[in-house]
Parts: sequence; structure tokens; C-alpha cells
Amino acid sequence: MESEQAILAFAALAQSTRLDVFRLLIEHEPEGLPAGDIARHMAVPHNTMSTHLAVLTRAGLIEAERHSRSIIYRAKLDAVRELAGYLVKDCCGGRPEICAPLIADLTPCCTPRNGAIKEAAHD
Amino acid sequence: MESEQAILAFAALAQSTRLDVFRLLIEHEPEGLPAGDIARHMAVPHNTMSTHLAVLTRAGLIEAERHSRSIIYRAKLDAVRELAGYLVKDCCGGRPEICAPLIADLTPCCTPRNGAIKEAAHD
DNA sequence: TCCATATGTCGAGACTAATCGACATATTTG
DNA sequence: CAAATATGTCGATTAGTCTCGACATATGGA
Repeated sequence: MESEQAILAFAALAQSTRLDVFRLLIEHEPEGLPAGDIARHMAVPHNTMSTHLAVLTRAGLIEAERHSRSIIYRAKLDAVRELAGYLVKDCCGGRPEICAPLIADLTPCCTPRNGAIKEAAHD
Repeated sequence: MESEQAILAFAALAQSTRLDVFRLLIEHEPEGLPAGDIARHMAVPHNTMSTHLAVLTRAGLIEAERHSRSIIYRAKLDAVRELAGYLVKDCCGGRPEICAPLIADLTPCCTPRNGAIKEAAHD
């Protein structure tokens, strides 16, 4: 991931409405949500929300797909992984002794049962 | 980590000079760098840099310590871990099947040799 | 104490982002 | 094709950010 893309992603998430939308869409993985539902959920006018969704899309954090009259938005989990990777790998900078403890601290949070990684990876 | 703090951190990193400063300070862990050196390194006036450093400090990403006439800035690696954790754990939201592959993808990047985690954790 | 060095604070101008009413476009239904 | 629904675009206003000159504060040495 390049710095320019990372800056777009950071800027997109540095706004409370957009951060909330992003989290909402992650909760609704993998079905996604139509733009109108998102706007209603956040109590924001549809055109304001449209702008926010465009920012998140340009940042590569979400993606849109037309489904009849509605446009369904979905979080791009790859983007989360890339951004977290940018944060962490960047710290490495050829110095795993700095980065390793960060990873070590992150790992136990999301591997509650054995085999979870392999199962999910099949997706 | 709370959303408000995460927004401060995202906003701080969503600016090229500040992102570069943050990366520079991580390279210079654990000694840190005086404010003047940072400004010269980035070819930015000292007062402009002072403002950027204040933003990064308020966001909790770096910390300052006076050392005679100079003020030494250092990256807070805890903050990187917390921010990456916010990004990733937030995705979990009680759904490890989403989060596990993210972690799995992140882990190999920074564990080039066996025991690196344990060694570094001693620090 | 006076000067040099190192850094921070203030204020103004330029630029960018956020919000939302009004209008435009796309899709389905009658 | 007309009306209803769902979403996007435009333009204006307001608010916030970035930058930097000028000034202020803090430290060390002559």
C-alpha cells in the first residue's frame, strides 16, 4: 500500500459519520446495506450521506453495487487488512524487533478457537 | 481505544508531512529526534513543524521530552498497536470469522525468525 | 545579565472539507 | 410514457485546516 492511498484512507476515517458508516458496514458483512438505509440509520440527509459514501469509496474502504433501484454498499475487508498492514509493516522498516511485539499483541484478540484462521480463510 | 481518540489519530496521519514525520520517528526509535532536526529533515519552517508535532502529540502518536535546550520527540509504539488494534478488533465485533483472516495475513510479515516475538517482548 | 540557540504561540490569508436545498439521473411499476 | 422510489451532482454557505511571518518563552554559556 502506498502512502497516498493510506492518507486517503486515514482522511476518510477521520470523520465521525464516516467512521460510524464504515463500522456499520462491517457489522453488515457480507450482505451490505443500501445507501438509503445507511442514511436513515445515521439520521443524515441522503445527499450528505452520498458524499460521505463517495469519500469512503474513493479511499477504497467500501464498494458499491447496483441492485435494482438500490445501491448496496459493502465494506472491503481487504482494505482494513491493508491499512492495518501499512501501519504495522511500516513500523518494521526492516526492523522486526520493533514490529514483532505489535503483532504478538494483536494476534490473541481474534483467534478464540483453534482452526478459526484456516476455516475463515476458505471463505 | 475510543472512537474519538481514533479519529484524532486518523486525522493526524491523514497529512503527508505528519505521516512522514511519524515514519521518521519510528525509524529513529528508541533515541528520538529533536524538533529542529525533524524540521530540517523535512525542509519545513520550524513553526510549521511545531504545529504538526503538536497535532501528533495531541493524537497520542508521539511524545516529547525536554533535553537541555532541545525537545526530543519519540514515536509511541503503543499507539501504533492500539490504532491497528482498533482497526482490526473493531472489525471483529464479536465475529472472529471476519477478523481471523486479517490477523493471519498480518502475522507472517514481521516474524522472520522463530523466537523473534519472545525476544523482542523482553525489551 | 546579555546574547545565542531551540522551540512554542498568535494571527492572517489561502485553501479544503462538511452540510444541505434544489435539481438531475436511473430504475421499477402501472 | 408518467409517477414513484432511490441515489447522485451542483452550488452556496459555513467551518475547519495548513502555512508562515512576527513575536514570545525557555535554556545554556560568556
